[in-house]
Amino acid sequence: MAKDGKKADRRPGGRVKAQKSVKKRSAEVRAVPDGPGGYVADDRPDVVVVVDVSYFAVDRGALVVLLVERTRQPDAGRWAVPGAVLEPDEVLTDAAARAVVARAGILEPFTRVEQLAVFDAGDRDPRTRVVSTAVLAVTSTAAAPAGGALASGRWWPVGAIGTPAGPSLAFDHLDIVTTGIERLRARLELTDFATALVEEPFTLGELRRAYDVVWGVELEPANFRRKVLATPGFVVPTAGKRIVGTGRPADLYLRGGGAVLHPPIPRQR
Amino acid sequence: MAKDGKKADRRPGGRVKAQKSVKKRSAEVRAVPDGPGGYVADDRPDVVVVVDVSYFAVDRGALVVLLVERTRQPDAGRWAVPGAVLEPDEVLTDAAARAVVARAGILEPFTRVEQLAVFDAGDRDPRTRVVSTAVLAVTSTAAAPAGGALASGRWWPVGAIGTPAGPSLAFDHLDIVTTGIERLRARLELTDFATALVEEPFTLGELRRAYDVVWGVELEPANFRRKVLATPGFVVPTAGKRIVGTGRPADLYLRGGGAVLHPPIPRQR
DNA sequence: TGAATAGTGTCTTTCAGACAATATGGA
DNA sequence: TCCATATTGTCTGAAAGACACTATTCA
Repeated sequence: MAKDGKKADRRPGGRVKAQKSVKKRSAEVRAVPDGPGGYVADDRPDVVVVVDVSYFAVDRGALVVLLVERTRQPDAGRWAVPGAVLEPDEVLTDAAARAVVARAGILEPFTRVEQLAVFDAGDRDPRTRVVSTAVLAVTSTAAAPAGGALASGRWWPVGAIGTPAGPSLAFDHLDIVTTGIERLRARLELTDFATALVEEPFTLGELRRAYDVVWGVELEPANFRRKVLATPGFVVPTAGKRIVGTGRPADLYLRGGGAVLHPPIPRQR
Repeated sequence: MAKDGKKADRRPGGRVKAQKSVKKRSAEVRAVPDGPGGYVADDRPDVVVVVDVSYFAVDRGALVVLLVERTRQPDAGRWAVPGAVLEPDEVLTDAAARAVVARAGILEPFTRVEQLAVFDAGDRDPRTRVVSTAVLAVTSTAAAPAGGALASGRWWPVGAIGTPAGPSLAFDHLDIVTTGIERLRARLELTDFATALVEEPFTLGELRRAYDVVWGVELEPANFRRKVLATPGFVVPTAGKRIVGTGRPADLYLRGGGAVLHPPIPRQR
């Protein structure tokens, strides 16, 4: 069903270039941009689309988020999530990856990425109208940013945000980070998102500690194990075992194909 | 979600790239739009932001979606969800309301509206790069579109989509509608979204039938009642009663302030 | 009176949560 | 040996689901 729809909209239509003398049409006509002259360059509203990345990892027992220190006005000295203006020939996830590499110096790709929310307040950037399509991304390795002029990225513990020792966030990026954290917590409840936070192969103890860090709880190991193993497609067992420090060696697993948790892993009641 | 992954694989062809303005800077500089000259008119990528509305109601026992017949190319004769180009001075929900009024002739406001997803495939509109920020909206009254030249809207049963008697959808709007339906189903599970589908005051039978229609199931009246009344903030009791046809008069309720269902109303197992 | 819907009571199954018990490594 | 972690076993309480039963109206 969805396949047909996508196929249907792939047509080799030629774009009609604009030769409008009038700079802008009325809002009413704008609402019906069907004509041959629709969407032409001189007729576009002044809206800029950027992609902002709410990028998380687990590092030494803490949930961390990738922020970039701003060096120019406005909001110089404050910290922002990596962002980039969307190019006409790229999709959101590509722009998100580009933003993380170019602005924060992070070279590793996301383990997982998905849409987060659109931030559309009219005054969120003082320069012009900027609509931000934020994405939620996670990695299994909170790698240090590579060197270079643009490598001003840093992983901040989310617990430090809002404290005197923590970063001061630019624009509405505190909102973006907060929304990302809450979505991340919800995704752990309903999907196998947590597997993207640990390196393969992983033990169920490592996976459980990812839940502990993101949710700020301590899940019961026995019940967690039963729940994960009872969910088809959550993890794939391997033959290996690993000795972390002390204690009995743990079985090693790989990420499953992508599971929907039915019923979910419960959080709070 | 998985949707994003699929979309990321679809690279736009060279057609879009060939339309780039010669005035544009490199992607690397674009990634750091901090300078005083950032976001100026001559430096903006050719990306148009539209708002598309996945707008649902329950009408005579069926879930219906509001579609508009296209009268111009491309995709003339096919049906699309109401959409509008985002104006620089409005937020998404305002543009969504404007689209429904101007394009479909629907005058009643949404009972509830929230963000749905961003559709960002590079070739989703043959004319130019269009990024669609889709919203999910519902109403309690599937009112007939008002007359007028622009009132080409029609409520289609979602069950008719994909059948010979149903509408053929333009662009990737089948994807937008499908995503909206699935999100609506999920929202009924976790929130009090269903109360927005019924007119106040309502009986628990009417509320339950909204679940039945959206989910395509028949919930057990006794268990449903217990569940709803046990969830704080879901519905507010009133003193009134109503006799629908035959049968015992039912208590009337109003919408609660907006509840998060913990635990949710279960769907499928 | 019978049909239809609303509302109450209760039983069974399932599952989360707690916790005891065992397994297996390192210090 | 003790200690720490993994893994298995078992019990309990809460909630979903099924269904019998009562209540109240209209035809």
